[in-house]
Amino acid sequence: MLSQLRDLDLQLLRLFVTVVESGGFSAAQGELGIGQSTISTQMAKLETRLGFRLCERGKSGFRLTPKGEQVLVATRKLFAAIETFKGEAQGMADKLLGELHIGLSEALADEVLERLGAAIGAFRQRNQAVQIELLSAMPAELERRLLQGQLQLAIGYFSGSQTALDYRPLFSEPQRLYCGRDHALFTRARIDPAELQQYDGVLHPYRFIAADEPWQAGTGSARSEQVEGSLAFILSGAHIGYLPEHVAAPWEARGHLRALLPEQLGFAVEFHLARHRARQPSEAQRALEEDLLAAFA
Amino acid sequence: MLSQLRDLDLQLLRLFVTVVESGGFSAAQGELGIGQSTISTQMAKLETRLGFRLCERGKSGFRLTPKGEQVLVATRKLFAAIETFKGEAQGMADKLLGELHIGLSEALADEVLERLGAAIGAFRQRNQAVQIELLSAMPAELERRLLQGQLQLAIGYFSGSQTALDYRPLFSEPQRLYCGRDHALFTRARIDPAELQQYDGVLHPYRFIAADEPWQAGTGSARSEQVEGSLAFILSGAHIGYLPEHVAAPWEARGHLRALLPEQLGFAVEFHLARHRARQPSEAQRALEEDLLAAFA
DNA sequence: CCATTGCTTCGGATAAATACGAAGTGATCT
DNA sequence: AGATCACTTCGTATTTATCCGAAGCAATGG
Repeated sequence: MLSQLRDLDLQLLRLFVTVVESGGFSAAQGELGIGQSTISTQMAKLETRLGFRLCERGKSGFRLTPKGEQVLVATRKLFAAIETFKGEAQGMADKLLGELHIGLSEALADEVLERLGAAIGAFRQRNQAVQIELLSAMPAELERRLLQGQLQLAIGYFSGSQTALDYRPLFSEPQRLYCGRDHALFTRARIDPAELQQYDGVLHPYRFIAADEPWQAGTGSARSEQVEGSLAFILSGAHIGYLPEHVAAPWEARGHLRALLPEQLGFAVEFHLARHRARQPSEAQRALEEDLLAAFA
Repeated sequence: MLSQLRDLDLQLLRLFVTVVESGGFSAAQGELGIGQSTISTQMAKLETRLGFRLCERGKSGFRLTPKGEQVLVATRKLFAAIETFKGEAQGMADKLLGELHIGLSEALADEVLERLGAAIGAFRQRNQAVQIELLSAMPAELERRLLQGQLQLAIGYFSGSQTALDYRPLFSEPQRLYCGRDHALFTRARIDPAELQQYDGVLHPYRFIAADEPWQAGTGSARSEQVEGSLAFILSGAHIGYLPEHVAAPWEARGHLRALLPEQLGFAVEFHLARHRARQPSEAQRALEEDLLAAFA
């Protein structure tokens, strides 16, 4: 009568159900694959735990006691709950979960955004329920957040100097040197590269690795980290400077900008997918990385 | 990756929850009363079964993986279902269940019905959910149904000859010999017992054990198994016969019946609570028997 | 750099569950 | 009466679960 029910031996309950469905102990031994004496012992054990008899048996036939019927119902309900749990756990096994925080450089080309969109679309096709958050910021800020773990991934142009971060190339963005409509060089037929040195350029302290640029701005009376700032300086006619081709293109078409010796002075900025090297990525992150690399391949 | 989840070891899940609530493996060892190496092994086992990692741990701290959180929620749900089951089983342990079919003799005295009502009332106070069914029938019918198991209990006057049945005395019903208003004996001052032999009586083949009756009806031109029939015969003035005192009383008060030598010719019929001797009673039946015996004590 | 912490892994001891089969019981059928 | 069936009980063997402690490993903090 103690009826501890302490650990609720599921195996005993399963045995009980099978016995009921088979309609007797000896009838169940085939189904269960164990001898009838074992079944008898197990049933007795279950009944002791519960504190009451579950079924009457003997030559006079097998039938459940009223409590046995109740227990059968309750057991089936319990098994349903267990199946639910198993289903949830099973479905979880290959499902991507969690949150992904992704940083982006500013002023991305339309085509880049399209590819990014394609990657996210592919990712959403997966079996997942991931919270994705996008954030635009300057390269240094992106790297800082990657290192702090506030971001899992970032797309942009990076110094490459952070050894704690891992960079994989995604695409390259062509850059050209531009002058504005009101600039002295705008109408010049032939331009001598050496002569450019005398003009005032736009500095972008962190934006790119300046060393890559074929033309190095001499003076530093204009500085802007953002593309928009550089554009404004150049449009003013007082400065020349580098802009992404896709940013300058519409202004160039309307006759506000002119590219200076694009063949010689143009260069490309490599955009990378950056992540923390040590922090090992979640499955979701790995999957999204895969989708991103595929979209930009 | 097999993630069998075959037997869904509840102990592992319980351990997992405790570990989460404690916030780490070593923190949980006090709560669980086992060493941390065991906890580590068990957690690894659970993760293997599920097929994915539940938490990140190490000096860098303890935290659940996204899946771990989901599993935690699912586990709590499962535990709630288990608690429900245990509650149901526990509540069932001392609860009376099943059906009780009870047979009653006809024409029971009001006071008997009252006591029967009291017994049922007492029974309903118990922790029970029993379906009770009452059936009125003739004694032989009651015995037959008891033997067949259609009835668990019966209250009535019985032959006592059925050795398979067990009879316990409940109360006795006084019986008297009556004649009707139109009968020759109705106005007779002194009645000689010997003289009664000449009158026509009412036979009741099965109703009582006729041998108990002080006066034995001679002829057999009137027969009735039921009390109502006997009453009708006697009221006719053509027959004399035995009736339960409580049945005759209102008629006697109105001057329609007269009891003949009640002191000499009256007798008592013992009413019993009968049940099947071999078939061992349910708890509910035993409880109701107890309440019945108490009500008639 | 070393000490500490939190976990993992390994080997081995102990306890518990699980099983079988033989013997026994009691009801039922022939 | 005897055979049979369905289950119980008992003794025992074997597998399995559970646990500990020692050793190892990686990360953290002085």
